[in-house]
Amino acid sequence: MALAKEPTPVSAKNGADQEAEYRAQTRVWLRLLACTTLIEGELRRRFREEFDFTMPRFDVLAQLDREPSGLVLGELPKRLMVSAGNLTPIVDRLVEDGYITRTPSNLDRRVQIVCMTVEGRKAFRRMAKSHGAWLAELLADFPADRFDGLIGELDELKGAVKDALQKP
Amino acid sequence: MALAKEPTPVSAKNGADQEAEYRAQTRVWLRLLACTTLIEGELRRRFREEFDFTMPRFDVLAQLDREPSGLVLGELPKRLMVSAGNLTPIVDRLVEDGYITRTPSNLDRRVQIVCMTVEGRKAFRRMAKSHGAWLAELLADFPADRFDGLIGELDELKGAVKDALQKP
DNA sequence: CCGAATTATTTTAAGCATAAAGTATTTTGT
DNA sequence: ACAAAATACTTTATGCTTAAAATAATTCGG
Repeated sequence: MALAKEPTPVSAKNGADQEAEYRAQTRVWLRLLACTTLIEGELRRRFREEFDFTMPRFDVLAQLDREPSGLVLGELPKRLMVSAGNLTPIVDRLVEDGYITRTPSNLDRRVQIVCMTVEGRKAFRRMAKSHGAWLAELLADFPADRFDGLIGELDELKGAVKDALQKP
Repeated sequence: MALAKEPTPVSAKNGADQEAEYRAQTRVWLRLLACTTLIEGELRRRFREEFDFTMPRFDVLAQLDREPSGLVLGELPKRLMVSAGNLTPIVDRLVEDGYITRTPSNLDRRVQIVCMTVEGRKAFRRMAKSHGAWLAELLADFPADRFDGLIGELDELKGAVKDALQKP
C-alpha cells in the first residue's frame, strides 16, 4: 500500500478505516438527533401544558429580551436560523397577543422594528424561569463536572460543520 | 404527599453554584440544538435537491431496510419517536410511490404490516450511500479520534434524559 | 356471551418549516 | 433621472408535527 506524499486524509485511509469512520459519524449524528428530539419534545410538551405557548414563539421573545430598543425584523431569521417566511405568522400572532410590537421604520419603509412590550417581558421572564428549571430537571442525572467538556466538544463540532458548509 | 427523604442534589447547592450549573445546562442545550439544526437543515436540503425526498420518508425506509419480512405499522412511531398520526400520511405516500407495501394482517384486522418493495430497497440504498457521504463531508473537520468520546458523552446524556423522563 | 375496556390506526385542527414567487421600497449604475 | 439590481418582507404551496377526537377491531370481566 504505497502512500501518497500529500495524501488528503480521506483518500489515505484504507477501506476498513473509512468504514469505521463512516459508522462513527453516523452514530454521532443519530445520538445528537436522539438527544435533541428527546429534550425538545419534552420542552415543547411543557411549554404547551404550562403556558399554552410554543418554543418558536419563546425563541423570538428570548431574542427580543436582550434588545431593550427592539430589533430589525430581518435580524430574527438570521439569529434563529429559520427562514424569513416562517417568521411572519409567528410575529403576527405575538403582536396580536400583545407580547411584542411591530413598527415600520421611518428611514426605510421596507424595514420593521419589533420590540417586546412590558407584558411580553413579564411573560417571557416567567416562562424563562420554568424553562431553566425544566432543563435542570432533564439534565440532572448528567454529571455536572462533565458539562464543560461536552460544551467544548459541541462547540468544536458546530465549528467543524459550519466550516464544512462554508467551503463549497 | 411526603416525598423522598434524601436531599436532592440541587437543594444542597448554594446559589452561585446553582446559577453556574443552570448556565452550563442551558449552554449544552443550545449547542446541542445548534449542531442538530445545522446538520439537519443541510441534510434536508440535499435530500430535496438530489432525490426530491424528505428525511422523515428516508427514516421510515431506514427502519424497514433492517426488516426483510416487514414491520407492524405500530412499531414505526415507537422507533422513530414520532406520533402515530404523523406517520399515516407519510406511509400513505410511500405506498403510493411504490417504495413500500401496506397489508392488513389476517390474524388481527386492526394491524397492518409494512414492507419495503424491491424498488424501495434499491432507492433506499442509493440514498443511504449519499447520506453517509454527506455526513462524512459535514463532519470531516472534527478530529476522528474524538468521535468515540463524543458518542460516549451523548449516550450518557441520552440515558440521563431518559431516566429523568421516566421518574414522574 | 355481551358490554366495557383496550389496542391499532386514521382523522382533524392548529402550528411550524421550507422554497419559491410576489410586492414594495431603496440603492445603484449610467 | 431612471431603469435595473438589491433588499426587506409577505404570500403560497407543500409537507412535517403534535394533540385530541374518531373509528374499528379485539380482548376481557362477569
